[in-house]
Amino acid sequence: MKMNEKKRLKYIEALRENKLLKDLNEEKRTDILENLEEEIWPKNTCNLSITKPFSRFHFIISGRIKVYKVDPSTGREITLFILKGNDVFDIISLLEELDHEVFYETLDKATLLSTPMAVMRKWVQENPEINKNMLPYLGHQLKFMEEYASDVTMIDISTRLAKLILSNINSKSQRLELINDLSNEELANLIGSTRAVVNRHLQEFKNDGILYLGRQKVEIRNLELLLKKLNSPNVNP
Amino acid sequence: MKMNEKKRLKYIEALRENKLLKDLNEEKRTDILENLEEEIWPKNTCNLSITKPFSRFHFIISGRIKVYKVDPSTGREITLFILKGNDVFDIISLLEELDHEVFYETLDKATLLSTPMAVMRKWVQENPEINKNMLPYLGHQLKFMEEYASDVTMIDISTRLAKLILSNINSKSQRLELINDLSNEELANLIGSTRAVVNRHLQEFKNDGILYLGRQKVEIRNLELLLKKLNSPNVNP
DNA sequence: ACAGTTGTGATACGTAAGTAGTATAGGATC
DNA sequence: GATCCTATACTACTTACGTATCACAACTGT
Repeated sequence: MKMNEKKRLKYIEALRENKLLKDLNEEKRTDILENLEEEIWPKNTCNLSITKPFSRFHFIISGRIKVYKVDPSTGREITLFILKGNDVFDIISLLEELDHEVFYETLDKATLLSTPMAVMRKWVQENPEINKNMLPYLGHQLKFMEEYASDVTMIDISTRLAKLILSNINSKSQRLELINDLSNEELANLIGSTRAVVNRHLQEFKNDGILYLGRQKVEIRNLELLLKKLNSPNVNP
Repeated sequence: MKMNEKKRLKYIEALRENKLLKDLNEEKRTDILENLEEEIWPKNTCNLSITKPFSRFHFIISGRIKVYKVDPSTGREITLFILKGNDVFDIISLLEELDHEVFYETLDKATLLSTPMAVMRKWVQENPEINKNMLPYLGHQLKFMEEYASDVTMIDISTRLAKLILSNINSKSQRLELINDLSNEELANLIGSTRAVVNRHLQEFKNDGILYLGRQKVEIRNLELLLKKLNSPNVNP
């Protein structure tokens, strides 16, 4: 990759924390960076060409990218993951020749480094450290999806919404992060529901004094009451 | 493991096809077998002691084992996977110290070979082939769960039931397998629903001439009509 | 043959969630 | 500040699903 020294340093530093590359030695990582190409994706775009959607492997430097599926008949979307800095995609396409029928779309302007799948496969073969890091990475995703599936089948939307919010609170700042500036629509996609229904429950939370709602803004007003929503699903007069 | 020669041969042969061990050389596999312990689990039992549920890693030789979650408040179950011969569990417990809060229960009498987690971890470290096989294994599970989650949120139960049946047809024999002898209850758990609702749709399929229903038996009568259920979800007079 | 258990078939009912439609408010652009 | 656009707020309607319940059939074990 041709770039100025400042950028190079920035990316080297970023890759040092990357979930797959973190255990490589500095030299290997620098080698790898040489063969990565910078990609800047604007906000709210899907930048994977339809013809060869997964021909490149991506390392996320900054910005959020949602991974989602669409039901072609209804147009409904379900967001599987929100990827952010230090994440990568797509591991499944990396593993199998099978295509992974999911979509990717930026929630922010995003910076990525990418390389052809074949090159990434070679790196994985040559560097067992990468392989080793993939397992816990996939394991976490699997566990997350297992809980996702069981939540969707077993618990109501009010509770799922409360869970979603609670699981995105930064333990230090006690404030909502990652999903605090999403539209009702995006929040709905995250818990497998629809905009109108999520809004219904958000209003309920607001009236209970649990949340402050703004335009693409959610803030927590009363954490204790929010926690109670987890235990008593349907106790709303 | 102490056993007679006949059993040893049987297990060696089984492990040769195991999804994690298949790429090892014969000698390594024999070494491993020496340190495996035979476990026979009766039908419909959960044989993991509550105190140390995931302290051992298991290779399945024969029999089906369902992996499921339970909602403690309602008692509802959701079956995540049905594991069978050549499968293993639990990879997630193997990877992380975190516990994987799922349950395991046999659907048949099952034969397993097991070893302490720590031993399995050592084998994985020593044999990169095992590590390499874990990735596609986890990848498949992840993909399966992604589709599971999106199906549950987007499509109705009639269609999900049709999908479940269709995806378990043996392409050679054209007959239903793996799930053909399950109760309505177990079928419901597989698509995230309840016995009564699944029965309602099974009856509908039966009346349409699509299925033959017996006690813990489902057979396909008309494959074409079943396929139509995928496309036209709600066209039932 | 008996009792006991488990699985199925079928009805009736309540409800959370999806859908549609409209009105209002907040930001952006010019 | 006028216009446009998007996000939110709120109401009204529909329905598939879940729950409860009962009757009966099929299998199990003694």
